Amino acid sequence: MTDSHSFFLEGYIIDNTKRERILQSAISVFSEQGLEKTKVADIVKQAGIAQGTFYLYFHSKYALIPSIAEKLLDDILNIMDERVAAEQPFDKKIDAIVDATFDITAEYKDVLALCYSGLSLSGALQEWEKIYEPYYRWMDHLLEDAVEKQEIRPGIRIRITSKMLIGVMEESAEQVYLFDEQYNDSTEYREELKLFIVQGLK
Amino acid sequence: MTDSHSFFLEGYIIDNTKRERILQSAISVFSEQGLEKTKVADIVKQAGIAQGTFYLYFHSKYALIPSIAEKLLDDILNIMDERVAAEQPFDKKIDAIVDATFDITAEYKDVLALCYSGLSLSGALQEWEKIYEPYYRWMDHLLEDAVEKQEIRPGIRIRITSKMLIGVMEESAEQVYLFDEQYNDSTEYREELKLFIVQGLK
Amino acid sequence: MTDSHSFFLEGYIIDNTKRERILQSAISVFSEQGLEKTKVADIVKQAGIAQGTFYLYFHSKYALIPSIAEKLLDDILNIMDERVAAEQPFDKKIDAIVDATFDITAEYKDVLALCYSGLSLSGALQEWEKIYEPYYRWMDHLLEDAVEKQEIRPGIRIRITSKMLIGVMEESAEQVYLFDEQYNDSTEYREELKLFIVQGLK
Amino acid sequence: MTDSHSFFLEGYIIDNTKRERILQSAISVFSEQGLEKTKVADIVKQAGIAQGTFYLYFHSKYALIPSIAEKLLDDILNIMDERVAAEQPFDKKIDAIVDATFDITAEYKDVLALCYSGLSLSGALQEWEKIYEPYYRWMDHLLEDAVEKQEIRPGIRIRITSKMLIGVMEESAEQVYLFDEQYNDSTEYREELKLFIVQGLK
DNA sequence: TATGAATGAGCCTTCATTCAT
DNA sequence: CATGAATGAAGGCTCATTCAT
Repeated sequence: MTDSHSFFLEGYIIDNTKRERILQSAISVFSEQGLEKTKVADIVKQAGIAQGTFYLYFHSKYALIPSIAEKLLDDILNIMDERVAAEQPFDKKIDAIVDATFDITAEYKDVLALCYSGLSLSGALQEWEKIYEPYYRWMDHLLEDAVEKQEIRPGIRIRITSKMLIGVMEESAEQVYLFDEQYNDSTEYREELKLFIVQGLK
Repeated sequence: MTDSHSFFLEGYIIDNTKRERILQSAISVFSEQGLEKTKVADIVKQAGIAQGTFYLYFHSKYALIPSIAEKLLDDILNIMDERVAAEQPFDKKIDAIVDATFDITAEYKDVLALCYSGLSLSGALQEWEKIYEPYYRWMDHLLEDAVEKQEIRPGIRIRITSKMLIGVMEESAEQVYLFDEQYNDSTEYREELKLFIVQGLK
Repeated sequence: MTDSHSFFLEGYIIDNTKRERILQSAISVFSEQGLEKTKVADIVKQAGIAQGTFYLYFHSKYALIPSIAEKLLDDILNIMDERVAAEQPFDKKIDAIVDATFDITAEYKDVLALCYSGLSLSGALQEWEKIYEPYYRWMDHLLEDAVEKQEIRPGIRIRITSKMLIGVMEESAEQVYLFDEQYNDSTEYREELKLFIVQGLK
Repeated sequence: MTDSHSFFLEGYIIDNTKRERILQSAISVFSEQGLEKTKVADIVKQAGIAQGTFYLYFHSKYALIPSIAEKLLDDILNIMDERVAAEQPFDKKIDAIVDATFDITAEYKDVLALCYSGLSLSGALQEWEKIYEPYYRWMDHLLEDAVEKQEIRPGIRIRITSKMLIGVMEESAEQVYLFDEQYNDSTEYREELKLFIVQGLK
């Protein structure tokens, strides 16, 4: 017994699957019902676990938000890396980034919204900045590269511009997918935005 | 009872003072405590009225939001009109608008935040668009005028650009005043943004 | 309407009946089920009020205890005053007090027990002393009077003895009514105690 | 598995150490936090064992109390035996017993309190009497001896008096160490009590 | 219109206990 | 014997809304 036990102890792993299941379930339920209206009971039901088990992994309902936000940002960065080839000229890159942002926003709009409101509810807006940091850095590199290649104006303040770009793009995509009732003009919006950005950085 | 009631009906005047007091109180309490944490009890206490009286003027806690939003937008438009002289060249106007946006955001940041989250909670994001309509229109005029005077590029899609501009400006100001812990770089942020916009519309 | 309203307003009284009903109900339910096992739901059900109403009068379940304790002590003092005539010789007074203590303990044993454990749970044992103060004072007077009449030894420390007397009497009565399974020897216990006290103070 | 088990069975020894560790831990945690607020989790953490292991030794949280009470009484009796020499005159013995009671109460006050409330919660107050039985008997002997030596009055009811004495002493000590905020008058209290007892038994 | 006491549904969290390993 | 993750029942408290006066 001791032997076989210690055998299992060697391979003993804290059940990350369960944590993942909770997270997935939370994203789905939050997206449907919103943050406040969601009961922990709903999350655990969908996750197929007991009420109490939830609190082994997250100490409260709101403690889910940062984890969800990190997951989200991870996805964003992966998609960006996939879609934006390093050898393209700057304006092609902007095209790709804007399109990616719109597509991501369309798909993740509920999660995005819940991250915003979730973090503002918990009062931890700086938390959000910390989570976004890798994305800012990614954009920094892209801009630095463009400055080097003289594709955009030289004196530009990198970090501020990174934030500004990410801001406009997300704002615009939200305009289209969250606020407007009709989605039809997404193409025009994208075009106008791409032009505006490329022009604005010259 | 009916008599005295009808008596008052003769001189019936909607008690704007009381409605106004509720609104003011709501803004102040919401700003401090956030939307969800604010109890109707808090609002009425500060307004100096009874719990039940609240429901004579607003049918629910969330019904306050649109009214608050309208009030906010009204203030914004007034400030813009004050600060942006019609005879200036376009880039001076942008300077003024950007500065105004930052200043307004600094002052109204809590109210802005609560309007966003409030309207998203009530699911009525289109409501928000309706309220912003006058602001969009105001910006439309400004852009049309600039196109006419050949201060910006001709083919520009007016409404999309209006939304985009308002979006970047508010986004950026929120970056500075809500997300960043240090406010010191507001000037640099403003400069970079002004340049970006003027350039982006050329 | 206004008239009739102001008429009622004149006679407007905060519903002390309801507070009393809650207290009565709490005593009865606590006595049956004990402090911890009692649900607020039980109390309000027996009181015939809504769950929320409870919290208009007491801010938590445990906030009931001091009020109950005060009520109890009030009863004790009234009974003592009733039963102990001022003109009796000291040993007759002790007889009366001992008997009263035993009778009261028999009747109120559950309430007594809940007050002890309730106040110790809330950590406010000094609170209990404050509530008992009038009883101590009552006993002080009795002893001072006896000293004056040379019925007990002169150098006695009044307050300490008051506490000691009340202590033994309550302890003994609890022995009989709470700890022992058979109540038959109550008489013998009383006799022994009376003798012990009278002798002890000589 | 079975093999290794039977292997251990050969040298099978009930792990008194672990049971003891649980008991020690329980006493310490109960004393700090009280009975209800103490979680089994707290006990096992301090005992350095797993949650489930607890239930191998005690079938519930409350099952700890009698064991703790027994331990306590054992200590009390040992101290009494140590301090009270058989050859002393009765009043010297009372002096020693009163002092011992006060000292024990000062040291064990939390444990005492938890035994009282613990046994009353479990409804098993008679249990407490059973545990106290050896103490009562010890006192019986002392009184019988004193009667024989004509140090106290002859007709005294032994058992009742034993209970009464133990009661007053513990009550008084608790008064001083649990209820009063200032401990300074312990000496006076002790003196008064000694006199009262010696006198009361004459 | 105004009041504010009363309502009661609703939900988060705790924690004693179990059981598969 | 030992483990500790998992369970899920249970309950205190909140607060938006109502309604009798």
